[in-house]
Amino acid sequence: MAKQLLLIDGNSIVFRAFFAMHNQIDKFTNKDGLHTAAIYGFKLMLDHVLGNFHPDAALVAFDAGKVTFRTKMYDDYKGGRNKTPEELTEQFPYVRELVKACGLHSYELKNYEADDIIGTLAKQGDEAGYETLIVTGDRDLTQLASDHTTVAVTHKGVTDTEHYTPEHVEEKLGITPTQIIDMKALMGDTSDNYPGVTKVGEKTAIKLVKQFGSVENLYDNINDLKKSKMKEHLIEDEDIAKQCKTLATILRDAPLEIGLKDIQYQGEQTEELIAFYQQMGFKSFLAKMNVEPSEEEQAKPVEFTEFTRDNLADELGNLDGELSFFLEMPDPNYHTSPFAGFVIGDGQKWLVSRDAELLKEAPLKELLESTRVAKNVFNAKAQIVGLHRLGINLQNIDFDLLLASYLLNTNDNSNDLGQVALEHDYHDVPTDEEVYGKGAKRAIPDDDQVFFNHLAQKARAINELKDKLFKELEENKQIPLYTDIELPLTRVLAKMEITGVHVNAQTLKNMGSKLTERLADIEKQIYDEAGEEFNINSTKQLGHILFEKLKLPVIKKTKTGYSTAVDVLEKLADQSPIVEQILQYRQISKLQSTYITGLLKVIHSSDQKIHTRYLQTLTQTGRLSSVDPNLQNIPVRLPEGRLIRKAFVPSHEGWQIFSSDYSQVELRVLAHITGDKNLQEDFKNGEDIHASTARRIFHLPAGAEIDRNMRRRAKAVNFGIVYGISDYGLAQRIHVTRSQAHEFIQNYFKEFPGVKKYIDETIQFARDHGYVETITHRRRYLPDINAKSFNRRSFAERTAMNTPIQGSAADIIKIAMIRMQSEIEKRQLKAKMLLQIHDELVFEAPADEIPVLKKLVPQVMDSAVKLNVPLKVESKVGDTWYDLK
DNA sequence: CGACTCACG
DNA sequence: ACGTACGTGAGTCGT
Repeated sequence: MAKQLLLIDGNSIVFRAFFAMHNQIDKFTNKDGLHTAAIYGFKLMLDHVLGNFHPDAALVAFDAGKVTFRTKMYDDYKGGRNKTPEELTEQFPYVRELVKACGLHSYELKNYEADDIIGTLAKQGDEAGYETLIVTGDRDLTQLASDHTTVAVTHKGVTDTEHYTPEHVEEKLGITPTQIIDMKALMGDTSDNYPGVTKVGEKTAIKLVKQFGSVENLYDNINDLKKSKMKEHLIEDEDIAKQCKTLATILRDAPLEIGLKDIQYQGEQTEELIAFYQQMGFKSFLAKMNVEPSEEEQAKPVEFTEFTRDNLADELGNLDGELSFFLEMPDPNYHTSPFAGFVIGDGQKWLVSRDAELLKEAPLKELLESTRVAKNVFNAKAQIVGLHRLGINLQNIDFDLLLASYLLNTNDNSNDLGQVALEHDYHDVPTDEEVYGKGAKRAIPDDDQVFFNHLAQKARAINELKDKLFKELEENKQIPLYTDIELPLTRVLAKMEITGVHVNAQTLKNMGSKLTERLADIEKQIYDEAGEEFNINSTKQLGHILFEKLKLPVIKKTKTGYSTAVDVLEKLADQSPIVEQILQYRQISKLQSTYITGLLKVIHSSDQKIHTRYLQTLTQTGRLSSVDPNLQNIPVRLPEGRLIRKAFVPSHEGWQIFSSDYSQVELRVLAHITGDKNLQEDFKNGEDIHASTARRIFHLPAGAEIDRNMRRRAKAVNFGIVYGISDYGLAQRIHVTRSQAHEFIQNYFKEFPGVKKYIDETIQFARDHGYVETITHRRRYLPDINAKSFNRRSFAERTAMNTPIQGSAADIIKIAMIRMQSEIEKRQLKAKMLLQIHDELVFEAPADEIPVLKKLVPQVMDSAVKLNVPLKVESKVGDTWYDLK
C-alpha cells in the first residue's frame, strides 16, 4: 500500500474550531482562565482524521505572521480583516504543544503562508508516491486536489468535512482543480481582500474559465468575446486579473528547510498528552484514557453527612439560616421520574440521602413547608412538582438558579445544573453527563461517595451562585421581572401542570379507528396512481415517485432532494390526482400519529389526565413552551383536526371549559411600543385592525367597502411587519409580485411612520448594546447583529424587532396568569386554570362559576399592564374544548 | 442525530 | 449577488 501523508492547515482549522464553538466559548476555559475551545476543537478534528487515515508522515503548517511575499506584492492582501480576538490568539501556543504531544510535526516559514508549505509538501508527496490528505478550513486549498491528493474542507463544525478530489471539483464547479486559481483570479476573494475583475462573480468566472481554460488564454483570445460590459471590464482589469492570479496561486516550490523524511509521524506521546489534558482541564479526553483530571482541575472537595431516620432531627437542628435544596429526579419528566435522592444544607453543612421518603419525616417536611426559612433551588417548578408528589408543599423559594440564569441570558438555556454553573464561571460542580454518563449508559452511581458528593456539589453551587446572579439581575434592572413575574409564575405553572387536563381516551380511540380506515383507503388510491407500493412517509421515496416516475415538474429542492412540502404540492395539484391524495394522507396521518396515538400515550391511567410540562426557561423571547406532550399545538385551523379537541373535557360532571384570548395582542403591543399615532388611533377607535390597515395602505376612501382580498393582504402585511418583513417573503405568502409587495410595505411605512422609526431605532439599539428588551426588561442578546454574513445579520435584525413585540406579549399574559390564579384563590373558586397557549388561557369550572369567569377573566387580562392602547379579550365557553362558543 | 414535514400562536 | 417572516414540539425517515 502506498505511504500516506497528512498535511493540516493549522491556522484555518484553529479558526474554524474557535468559531464553531464560539457560542459556548465560556464553557471552555481551564482553571487559569485560558480559553480552550479552539484547542479542544482541534483535537476533535485530529482524532476524527486519524480515525480514518493512518499517516506515515504528518505535518501541521502554520502561518508565520502577517507579512508574506503576497503582502509585499499587494499591500491590501488580507487587509481589512477584523483583529483576531484575544480569546483565540492565546490558544495558538497550546495548539502547537498539543500537536507535538500527538506526535505530529509543525512548521512555519517566514514570508510564506501555511498554504504554500502544504502545496510544496503535497507536491513532494505526489512525486514520492504518497497518498496525501490535506485538512483545512479554507476552500482555496482545493486547487491542490490531484489524483493522489485529497483535500478535506471542514463543512460544519470541525469534524464534518467535504472531500475534494479532482472528480468532486469537476462535479461541483465543472472545472479542474488548477482552474480554481483562474476562477479566483477573475472573481477575486473578499476574505483575502483582492478584487478580481469588476462585476465578475463566481458564475461568470466559471463560465469564462470553462470557455477559455485559463486567464492567459482568455486574454490572448479576448477578441472572441462579443461586445459587452463584461468584456470592457475584463479589458480594463487585465492587470488586476493577472496579479490576482499570482495571489491566488499556492506555491508548490516554497524554500522549505524540511522535507518528507523530517516529518515522520511519531504516534501519540501518552505521557505528554495526559499532562497536557490535565493542564487544559479536558476531562472527557482524560476519561477516555482512564486518567483522573489533575488535582487543581477537580472540583474543590465538599463534605456531607448521610441522613438516616435516626440522625435526621439532630442534623437538621444544626442547620442555620436559608437552605439550598435539591431533589434528584433522573428523568426529565418530573411528573413521573423516580426519586434518586436529595440534598439539603445551609452552605456549611450538607445532608444527603438516597431515600426521598425521608422528606416526609416531620422535621424535614416542616422545614420545606416553612414560610420563614428561605430556599434556594435549581428549577423550582420541578422541585415543587416532585415534592408535591411526596405530599410536601415547598414554600418560600427565594432563588432559582435555572430561572435567574435564563433571565440573564436566554442563549445559555441548558437544563443541567453543572452546565449552568459553568456558564457563570463556577467550576466546582460537574455536569450530570460527567457523573451519570450518557445515552444507554446513563445511571445513578451505586457508589454512595460518588453520588452524594455530586448532590452536595449541586447544592453548594446553588448556594454559592446566589449573590452573584442576584447582583447581575440588579444590574440589568431585572429584579422585578424575576421577583414579581417569573418566580410567582413558576408556582402557577406548577399548579396547572399538577392539575392536568382531562382527556377522554375513548373519544380519541373512536376517532383513531375511523382515521385508520380512511388512511388505508387513501393509501390504496395512492399506490394505484403510482403504480407501485412505497412508503408515503418517506420524502425520498415520495420524491422519486412524483418527480422521476410521474415526471411532475420540480418546483423546489431541499438540501437533500426534492421538496414535497405543502406549498409545493399545492402548485402541483392540477397535474395529477395523486397530489391531492398525498395531501389528504399527510393530514390524516399527522392527526393519527401525533394527536391520536401521541396523546393516548400520555394520558395518566390514575386520573385520565394529561400533565404537560411548561418550559419556562427555553424560548428566546420569553414565551412558554409545552412538552410531553405539547398542548400548545392541538389542531384548530382545519375542521377535521379540530375534532381532536372534543376529547378535551372537564374533569367533573357539570363543569365546563372556559377560554379567553387576547385579540391581536402583538399588534397592540406594536402600537404601544412604537408610539405610532395612526396605529394607536385605529385601536382606540375599536376598528377591525386589518380592515383599517387595508384602508390606509391601499388608500381607500373612508366608508369604502373593504373586500376580503384586500383585508387578507393587509393582514399578511401586519404579520409581516411584526416578523421583520421582506418584500420577497410577503410576495410568496400572498401570491403577488415582489414589486407589488414592496409597494405595500412602502405604503405601510408611509402610513405608520412611527413603526418605521421604531424598527430603525431598535436595530440601532441592538447594534450599540448587543441586546434588545421587552417592556419588563426581559433581555435577548443578539451576537449576530454586527455579523459580516448577510444572512446572519439580517436574521438578527429581524429578531431584534420581533423579540420586543413577541416577548412583551408574553410578559403581559404571564402577569395576567399570576393575577388570575391569585383571584381564584382569593375568591375560593373551584375553577382551575388548565392551559396557556401564548395569547389564550383555558379554564375548567363548575357551570355556576362560569358567569363569574366571564366577568373576571377578561377584566384581569385586559388590566394586566397599562398600555397606551386598549387590550381586548374575547371569551368562549362549552362542554368540551371543541364546543367553545 | 439531522433533515423534513406539519401542528400551533 | 445574496436569500428570505417570528417563536415553538413531535413524528418519521435514513445515515
